[in-house]
Amino acid sequence: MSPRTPEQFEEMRESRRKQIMDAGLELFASEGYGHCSISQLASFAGISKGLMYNYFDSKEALLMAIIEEGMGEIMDYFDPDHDGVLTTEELAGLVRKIFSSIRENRHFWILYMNIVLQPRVKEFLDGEPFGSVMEKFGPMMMNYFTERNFKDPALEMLTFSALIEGCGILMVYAYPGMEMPDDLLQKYEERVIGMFTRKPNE
Amino acid sequence: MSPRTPEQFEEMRESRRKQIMDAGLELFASEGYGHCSISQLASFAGISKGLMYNYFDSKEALLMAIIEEGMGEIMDYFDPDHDGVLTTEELAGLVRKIFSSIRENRHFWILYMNIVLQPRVKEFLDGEPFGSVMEKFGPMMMNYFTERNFKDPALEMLTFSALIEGCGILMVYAYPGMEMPDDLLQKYEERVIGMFTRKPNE
Amino acid sequence: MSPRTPEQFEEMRESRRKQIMDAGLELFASEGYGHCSISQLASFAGISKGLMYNYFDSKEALLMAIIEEGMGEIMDYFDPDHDGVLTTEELAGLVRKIFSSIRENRHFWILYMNIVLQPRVKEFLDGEPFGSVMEKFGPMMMNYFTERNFKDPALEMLTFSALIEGCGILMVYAYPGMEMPDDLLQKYEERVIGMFTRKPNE
Amino acid sequence: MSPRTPEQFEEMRESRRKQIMDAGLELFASEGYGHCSISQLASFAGISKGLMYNYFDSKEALLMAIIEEGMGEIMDYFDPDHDGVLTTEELAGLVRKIFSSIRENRHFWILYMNIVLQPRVKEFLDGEPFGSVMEKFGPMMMNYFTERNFKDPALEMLTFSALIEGCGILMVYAYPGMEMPDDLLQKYEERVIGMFTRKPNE
DNA sequence: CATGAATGAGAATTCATTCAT
DNA sequence: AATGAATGAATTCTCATTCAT
Repeated sequence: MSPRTPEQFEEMRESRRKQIMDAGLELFASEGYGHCSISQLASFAGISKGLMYNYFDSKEALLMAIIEEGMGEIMDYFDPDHDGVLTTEELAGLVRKIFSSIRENRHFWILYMNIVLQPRVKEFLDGEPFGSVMEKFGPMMMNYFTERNFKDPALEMLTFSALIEGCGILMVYAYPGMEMPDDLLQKYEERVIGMFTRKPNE
Repeated sequence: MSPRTPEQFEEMRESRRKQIMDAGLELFASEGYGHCSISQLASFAGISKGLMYNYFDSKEALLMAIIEEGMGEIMDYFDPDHDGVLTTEELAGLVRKIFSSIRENRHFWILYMNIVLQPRVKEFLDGEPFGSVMEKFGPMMMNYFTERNFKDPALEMLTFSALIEGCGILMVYAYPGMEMPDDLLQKYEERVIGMFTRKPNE
Repeated sequence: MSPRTPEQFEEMRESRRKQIMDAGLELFASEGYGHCSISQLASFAGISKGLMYNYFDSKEALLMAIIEEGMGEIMDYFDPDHDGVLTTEELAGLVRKIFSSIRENRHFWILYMNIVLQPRVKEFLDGEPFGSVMEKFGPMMMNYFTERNFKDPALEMLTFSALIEGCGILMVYAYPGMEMPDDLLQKYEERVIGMFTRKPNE
Repeated sequence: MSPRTPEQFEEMRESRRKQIMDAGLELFASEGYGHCSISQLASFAGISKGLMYNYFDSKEALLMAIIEEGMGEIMDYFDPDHDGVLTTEELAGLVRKIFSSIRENRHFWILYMNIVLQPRVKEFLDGEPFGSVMEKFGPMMMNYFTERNFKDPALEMLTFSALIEGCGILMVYAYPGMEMPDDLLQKYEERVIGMFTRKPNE
């Protein structure tokens, strides 16, 4: 009989995995993925160099796992009830969700903004499951704006997206004089919601 | 052979320098700064590895030079007549300038978006000369919105900045269904200008 | 639970040991000793990594144990009655034994051929008990050929050895068009025996 | 103008390449491929660790290059005039060539015998160009023995091959009392030639 | 006895940078 | 100015071995 049960091992692994991912998130976000060595990561996470490879195939695999976890939560909000139709409430919910996520997981967003454009990561995000979610989201938004008589749905969609992404960037790299206190962010959030919510055909 | 004049030398150096920077811009933007080796860069630029060091102190110095050149042009538009006051026309001009730059120098913007958030580069950009320009720009904008009776100048400034930065990111990393034809971009530009231009105290 | 008797324990240990050695033999032979990790071996043997170290001091010790076991049987045939004299029947028996061993333990011979030449293993094989057996075998063969009026005993011995070793290699690494069906091998065996068996002083 | 011409560079590269391969051959043969690190190799070759990678893609690529070079010479002798027919003189020449190669390039043969059986190397040798040469050789030999009325061509071919390969192994790993002075080897060579050369249909 | 998480020394490999020519 | 061979520190990754349970 093994003195530790398989369940115990599984638990250990899960918590270690989380510990490594948390450390990776914080370190990659603050130092930049490219500037962090596995040595640094290991000592920051309080583990040995080799152990990371017990949990992730490579440094890049760790990064992807971090991104995957961070995106997962958000992705659910892009079509909450999976009916392929976006309601006014769902849009507002999405915006609120994104902003609360930005506020609460600043590290993740820094990391996300830092690396999302890098070739390998983009490829990863364009693949399953994120890519397929985003593919459905475009038409859903177009539909949303069309039904509500917005004059130029494509323009609304671009504006909406830019307001979200742009704020993400500014959270991360606020230029001098451009700090973002919580109440300002709150007002920004409401403004964005206000700009794009109408009842259908209103 | 007639010996070359100092002016000819200077010209040659300048054109070589430009050749290297152009290659660096394209390569860094498409492959990612961290994934490009000097070897790659040299062969892409059609020069020897050693020659790069004749023109730039290091790989990072080359990156900074590329960023500096790309930003320089824009920076001039942040306070065109250097009087510390932003007029309605200047704001519109700034927006147009930024968007035309995005359209025309897509490579630069990819690179810019890719690396602007990385710790070392941010430090660089916060220094001279960009930092000092941006330091003046914040107050100028606050002033601009205040004078024109915008209810919440800080919110306007955030919205304005987000619309610019967000569009930049979307140009570079359009998610599926989010392509950006030129006429759409044109309308977006006009919308942004329309949102923030009023006569003072109007 | 009834406590196990020491004999039962011994039996269990012995069967585990064999299980590990069998797995090692097959895996080392097919993948190459250097390319197999203990992890692979453990999972192939259906045991945990740690358990191997309960039975063998190291990966190399396991290899040596495998070789030792494989050689042991053959070694007995190099001087069956331990009288230091090789009879015609004993030589024929030796050849038959070697060939039947090659046929039956192809894995072992692959492994043997793969590693016998590697410095560390050679050293091991030159030590006890194999080295001392082989040291006696050389003079015994010289004697054998001399007594039977072979013109050049050293040449016979070389030829004999080469025919054995060479066939071993060809069994393992038959080059294209050089396959070895059982009946061919049978004839080869008889030919080798025929070439070197004569009555003494005949 | 480059102060070193491309030809000079090419020369330098060629001689360095040879230097590295020579060092690799000697070291791999004496220590075993698996036991040699690139560090060891570099210091043995008198170069820096990194330089090897300027000439070979990997440690394995170096090994393959060494094998390829060593085999190349011999391969030419397997069908000297490329007419697909083996004459008596050609067979004798092949044997002499192989034995002189064994005598002169003992390092290579040690290495060859050491690694030829390892999965990756076997794969390599089964590929172009060696595999295709060997594929032609089998039928050529069968033909050779058939035309000369050897009773069992396949058996002759096996015997012939075993005598060659077996001697190769014994050269490399002579067991105690089985040393191989040059004159013995000479006689062995003649014996092998004698066993297999007859005029056609004789 | 048995497990597999954890270690860490050491391996292969990369690549910015230098330098002789 | 120009070349590319050469360097070596740093990096990623492997894996035999240990050990708490």
